[in-house]
Parts: sequence; C-alpha cells; structure tokens
Amino acid sequence: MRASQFFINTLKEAPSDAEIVSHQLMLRAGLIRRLAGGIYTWMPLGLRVLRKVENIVREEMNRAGAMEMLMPAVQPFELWEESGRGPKYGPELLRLKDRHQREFVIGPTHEEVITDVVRREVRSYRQLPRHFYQIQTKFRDEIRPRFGVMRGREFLMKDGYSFHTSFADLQREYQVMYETYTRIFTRLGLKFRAVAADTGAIGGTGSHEFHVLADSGEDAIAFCPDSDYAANVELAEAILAPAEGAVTFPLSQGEGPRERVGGEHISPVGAGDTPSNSQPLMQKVATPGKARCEDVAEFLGLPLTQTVKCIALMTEKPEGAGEFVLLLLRGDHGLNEIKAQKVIGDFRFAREDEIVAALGSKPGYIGPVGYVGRLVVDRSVAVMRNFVCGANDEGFHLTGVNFGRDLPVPETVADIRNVVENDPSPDGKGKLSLCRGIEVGHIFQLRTKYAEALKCTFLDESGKDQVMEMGCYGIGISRIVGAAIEQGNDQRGIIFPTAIAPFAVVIVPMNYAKSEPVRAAANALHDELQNAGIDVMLDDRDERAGSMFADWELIGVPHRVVVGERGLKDGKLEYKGRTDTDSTLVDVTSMSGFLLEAIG
RNA sequence: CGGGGUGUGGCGCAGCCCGGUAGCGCGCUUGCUUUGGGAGCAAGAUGUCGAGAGUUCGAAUCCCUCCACCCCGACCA
Repeated sequence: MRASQFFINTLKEAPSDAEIVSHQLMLRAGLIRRLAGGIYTWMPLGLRVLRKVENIVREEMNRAGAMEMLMPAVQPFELWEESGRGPKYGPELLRLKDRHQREFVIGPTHEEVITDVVRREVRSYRQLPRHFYQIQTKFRDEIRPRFGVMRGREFLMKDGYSFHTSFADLQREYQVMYETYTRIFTRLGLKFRAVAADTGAIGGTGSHEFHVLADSGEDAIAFCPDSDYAANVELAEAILAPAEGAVTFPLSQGEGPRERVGGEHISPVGAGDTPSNSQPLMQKVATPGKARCEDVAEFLGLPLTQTVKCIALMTEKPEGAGEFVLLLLRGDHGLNEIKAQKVIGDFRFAREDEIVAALGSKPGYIGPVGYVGRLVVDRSVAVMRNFVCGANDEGFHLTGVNFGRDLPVPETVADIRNVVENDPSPDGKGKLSLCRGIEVGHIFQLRTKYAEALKCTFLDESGKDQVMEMGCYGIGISRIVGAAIEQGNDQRGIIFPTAIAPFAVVIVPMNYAKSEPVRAAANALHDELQNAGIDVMLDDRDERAGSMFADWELIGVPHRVVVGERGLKDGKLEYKGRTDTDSTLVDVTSMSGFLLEAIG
C-alpha cells in the first residue's frame, strides 16, 4: 500500500468534545469521524483496525466450532413482546414503524431472533448442540453516549448463541467459550482479565466479563494477584480480615443471638472484654465544622478506621411512603449501592429535612446512638470498638462508642461496602488488589429463559419435548479498538499491538521524489514485504520527514523503516519500533528478515 | 430525564460583560526558497456568528423560544 493512494488525514488538535485519550487520538489519527451523537464513520484507516479485530474474533469462533450467520438488524417488535423483554428494555430500544404502521426495533441484541430461527429449524436432539454467531452492527439508544467508539449508540458486536440438550452440555460450551475468549484477547495483544459478573436480572448460574485493563476504564475490578479470583467491585464480597474477625464486640447481659443477613456468622461473645473494665466511656466532644469523617479523624488525632460514617436512606416503594434507614460504614469505606439494595430494596438518599426529622441533626453529625428505627450495619463496623460517630447534635461527635453498651447490638449486619485494596480475597488465597477495566466481552449461561418464552424445544431420545438450554456470548468489536488505544498510547499518539495495527510496517523514504537510489530501495523493500504477506505502507507522499514521522507515530504503526541516502551509502536502513527510543541500523539485504522477526 | 456548560471559516480559540458591520493560530490554494523530526517568505480563498422571533437607526454582542453538542448522576459490548 502506498500513502499516495490511501486516505490519511491527521489533525494537530483534537476537537474539544473528545474527552478521553482514545477518542481524541482516534479523531486526530483520522480513524473515525463523528456523524451524530454516538454515531461514527469508520474512515479507511480505522476500518483496517476494525477488520483486523473482527477477523481474529471470527477465526477463533470458527475454530471453536461456532457457525457464522447474519441476522437482520431490523426486527419485528412482536418478538420482543413474546419474550417479555419489550417493556423492560424500554427507551434503549430504538423503535420505528413501517409504512403500514407495523412496529419494528433496530436490534440491540439478537436472543429473540436466533431463538426464533432455532425453534423453526431444530427439531431433534440429533441436531444439537449448535452455536451460531454473527458480527453485526447493533444499535442501542444509550442514555448518554460518550467516549467516542467506547460507548457509542451504534457499534459493531460479535454475538453468539448456543443451544443444548442439557445444562451440563451448556456448561461444557461455556468453558469452551471462556477459553476461546482468552485466546482471542491474547491474540489481540491486550492486557485483560476475566472477571466474575453479576447474573442479576436475567438469572442463570454463570457469567464472566472480559475486561481490557486500563486506568481510564469505567469499571472497577477487584482481583487477587495470587489466584484466579477477579470480580467487579460491585460484586466482590467484603469479608473480614482474620484479625478483625477475632475482635469481638462486647455484649451486655441478656442479648441473644442476632439475625444475620447473607449467612453471617460473627461470634457476638466477647472474652473478658466488658465495657466496665477495659473500655473508656462514651464522650461527647465538640467538632465544630467537621462534618466529614476525614476531618473528624484528623481533628481528634484518630485513625480514619476508628470513625463510623452514617448514611441516611429512604426506601422507595411503589405504594409511596418509604421507610427511613440508617446505614453504618467505617469511615474509610464506601457504600456499595448494589449490595445495599439487596438488603433493603430500592432506595434513594434521604433529604436533609427527612434526616433532621429522624435524628434531630443535620447530616455530618448524625449517628446511631439513641436512634430508633431501621439500622443496617456493615460487617466491618459490627466488630469495631470505641469508635467515633456523630452525636446527632450539630458540631458534636461521640467518641468511645461501643455496641452493647452505648447502643444495642445491631440487628442487621451485612456486607454493604465496596471492597478496598488489601481486603482479604473471598477465595481465601491472599489479598485483593483493585484496577480499572473496560468491558469488551461477556459470556453468559442464559439457561431456558428465552427458549421457554419462545417455546424453543426439541425431541429427546425418548421422543419427549424438552426446552433447550441456551448460552450467549458477546464481544464488543468496535469497543475493543477504543480499549486497545486506551491501553496503548503515549504523548506522540497511539501504540497499536501489531495484530491490530492498520499497518504492521511503514517505510518512510527521505526525498522519495528526487532520489533515485532511495526510491529504488524503498520500492524494493515494499514489494518484498508485501509478497511476504506483511501489511506494509510506503509513504510516498511529498511531505517533509518530520510530518511523516509525526503522522505514523500518531497513527500508531508499530514498526518503521527509514530509507535515506545517508544510510544507503553504507548499505544500511534504519529500523525503529514505535516504543524504541533509538533506531537501529540494519543491512539493506537483511531488513525484511529482520522485520519478519520483529513482527513475529 | 434532572443539574451545569458551550455553539463564531475544516480544527482550536478571541470578540459578547460595555451593541457600530468579524479576528488570531493551525489547516487549505498559488508561487519562490527549503527538504532526516509537524519549514520560511509572499500572495490568496473560505463565515447566513446554531436556528427562529424580538428590542434598536444598527445585534456575534441585549431579551425570548427552539435545536444541537459537551460535562456530572441512573445503562451496557
């Protein structure tokens, strides 16, 4: 490929509406151009990258025995009514009517369509299992499209659906897909991690998300460096460190066993730790203007872990009239709204007037002492002694507070916080680390949800009608391009892994137009590499050296060869990898071999 | 949908508060010079100032309405 025949249009400055690096660089390098909010044109350069990702995914899916097909982007709305998913999907579904006023949707996913196909085509257990997939443009009317191609409304996705005669066979295929996805992301040259995901609303037993690791990722991931454990922080269970668990809180006489949420087993019995002999008394101290735990801890000269944070919520019920709920978290911990929602149901944060009504104090100084009403205590708080909390009096906090003496032992103890760095790993194999990721793949055991709703059945060996077990497996093709750039970039531009770079090698000749020997050497190398099956770009534009270098570094081509009279005198060409600081002189005759080696 | 912000040549911005007929940098065109890290000089082209209505002798600037886009919260590959 020659640059003079290609379309290259780079920008020095990024449009101001591009927020994150990958979006800015994709715009600057001329990979994409915006048409409307969340809708982008893939320019020739960007398309090359997209196709490379797509092809790797396709090769590995085929290799795993899945069959490619192509379903319609436009689907009749009746199918969504039949599956019962129409109302749930809501405004994200782009709906439209044809000239006969019949309702259609532009498919955001294809469970309904594929199930419809399979229910018509597959009759017998002899035709199972089957795995169909497609690589197709999807449309989801996102609430807030942003980050360019990473969260667009229109996007390219690989979606696959498998059908089985038994749950065991579905699990087998799920494992195959887990391994296939691992191969795909490895081949793409990305740093990634498979994390356990919520099976939530759809139900089902198994689900993993595949995340490309990048500091700018939208999802926080908790993982254990010493084991395979990895989960979205929304899901990662916060368990007590052994040291914390050993600390028991004092109990006053007559307190019985507590109700436990989520299978809690914290021993409520203290050994010789009674308030009377070893605990200081509760004291009310003035903390003017110190509304945050951080400020209070600093003001009192105590560690943040000794403070308790109170969060006031109102439950939300369809009937109206919510209930006031007080949540207790350790000062250094953050509320996990999903976990809290599982304990108390739907909620919203309480308004200031509601807080004052319930506790007699403004937020910042509220606490559980003297509070009557629903209280949910985080596991970590339940084992605290002599802690600090608000006094329900503006400008005052309480120190030396203990359960069982200053307030009742909590009725409800639950895991309602986000895990933090160095929490024990839930699998018991070390400590958790946190990182950020971009979700680029998701595998899911759907089970019979859609098959049941759409009556997708088969006849088993005994001639009996059975509902099929289903799995579904998605990969965000266009999002991967953004994610790869998010993971690989520097001040000069994109750093693509060779597997998905628009070109593997770029030849930059010095004075191509006028220097006969340069032109001959550049052409020869170009042809040789092209014949060897390498994606090579020869920059034969009549540009100055500096702007050619800058262009290709911005675009992110991983390997560069400079052909100049200077080196040619000694029979040398200059090689430089995108991340190298210096270039290397290589004999003209051995350059192609050198590159084949470098590309791998 | 709620809260905040921005719309001025292709891109990045100034001008707006305090109305007087639009400017800068990059890019683009032509010529000459230059040619190993986004060249220099010279000459040029490109704007219904987001749209509509209003105030005014006069509106990019003030008022109203609408639209688009962006940012902060609820979604997902």
